[in-house]
Amino acid sequence: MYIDQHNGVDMGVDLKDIIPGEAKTVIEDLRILHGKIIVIDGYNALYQFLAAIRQPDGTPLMDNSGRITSHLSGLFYRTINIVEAGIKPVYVFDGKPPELKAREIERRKAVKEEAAKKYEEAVQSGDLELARRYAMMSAKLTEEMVRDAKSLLDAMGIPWVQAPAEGEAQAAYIVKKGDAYASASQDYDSLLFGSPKLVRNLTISGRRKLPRKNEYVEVKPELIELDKLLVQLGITLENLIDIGILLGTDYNPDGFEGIGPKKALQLVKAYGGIEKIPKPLLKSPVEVDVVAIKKYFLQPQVTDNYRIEWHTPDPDVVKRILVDEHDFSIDRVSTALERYVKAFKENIRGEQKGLSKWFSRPK
DNA sequence: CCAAGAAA
DNA sequence: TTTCTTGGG
Repeated sequence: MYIDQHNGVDMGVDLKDIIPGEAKTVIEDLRILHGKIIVIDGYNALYQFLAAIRQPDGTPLMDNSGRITSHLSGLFYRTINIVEAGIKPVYVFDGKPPELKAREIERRKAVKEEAAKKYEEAVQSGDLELARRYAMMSAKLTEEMVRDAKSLLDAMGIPWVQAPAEGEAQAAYIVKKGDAYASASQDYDSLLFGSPKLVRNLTISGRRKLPRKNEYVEVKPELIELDKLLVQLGITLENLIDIGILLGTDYNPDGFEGIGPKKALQLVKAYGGIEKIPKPLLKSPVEVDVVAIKKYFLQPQVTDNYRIEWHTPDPDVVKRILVDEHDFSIDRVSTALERYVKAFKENIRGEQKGLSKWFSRPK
């Protein structure tokens, strides 16, 4: 478990430092994924938009009634870009979190409440930069925001799947079944749930501001392949789950004392499994049910009750939601919709009918 | 984060 | 054309 340097919020299991370069491919041009179905972690995406799309003082985008709209702006424009690149997106949304996560949810709630206080203080003292950081940290995704997002996707003709529990688990399941090419999230959790492929940084404009400094770094999308990862490290998926648990997951956020990426890999390889590691080597401030956590990663709650189908976008409904209900600019939305409808016809509807994109239209 | 207009 | 800055809601 770690605190993300960018938005200051917890991000699940941190496998960053144990993923070998051989298992990662930088995606220089998103069109490399042309024609591929990608299952996007909806909560992860919405949360990022909510945290990032803000004014310098931390104020999010809002409609005339004061309702937050940052998540809708991000979802709308990014989905258009993804479809323009020829990718077929499906979103998956979290359901009821598993009982194992209860502690972590409480912890996050406390962190957000603390951040909300500090945000007020920073606003009082006039420290804009600090205010923005705390605003990002205290960002909360409400049920209404998720409902709005789902309605927008419906209007855009983009399918979404309601997971019974963890969205990352459902995404992994869909990819494993072969109903999608890869999962997409900033978190690594779907790998522990067995997703064969994970895309991170699924964006077009790849400039990201560095936390403290006034600098930007180029962030390109990357593909992580589970089989290559396991072969390169010489471990099994169960071993990888063990490593995740040693480092800390949503179900044991603190991990174990004094164990980082290197030691975790070494211990798991030396003993063959987390349950075989001598207890004295695993020091933790709280009791951790390693067996239950491991079992959850191996057999999470998922469902077959989903349909991945794209429907013709309804520009009028999109406008009703964005312009009429949430005060988006009609000009911007119309321009974007024109791009979208065109890209949708070329990249999604065309291929769905089984026609080669080279022969399906004149010129 | 993304779009759009300005600046380079 | 590409890169940077600002505003979006």
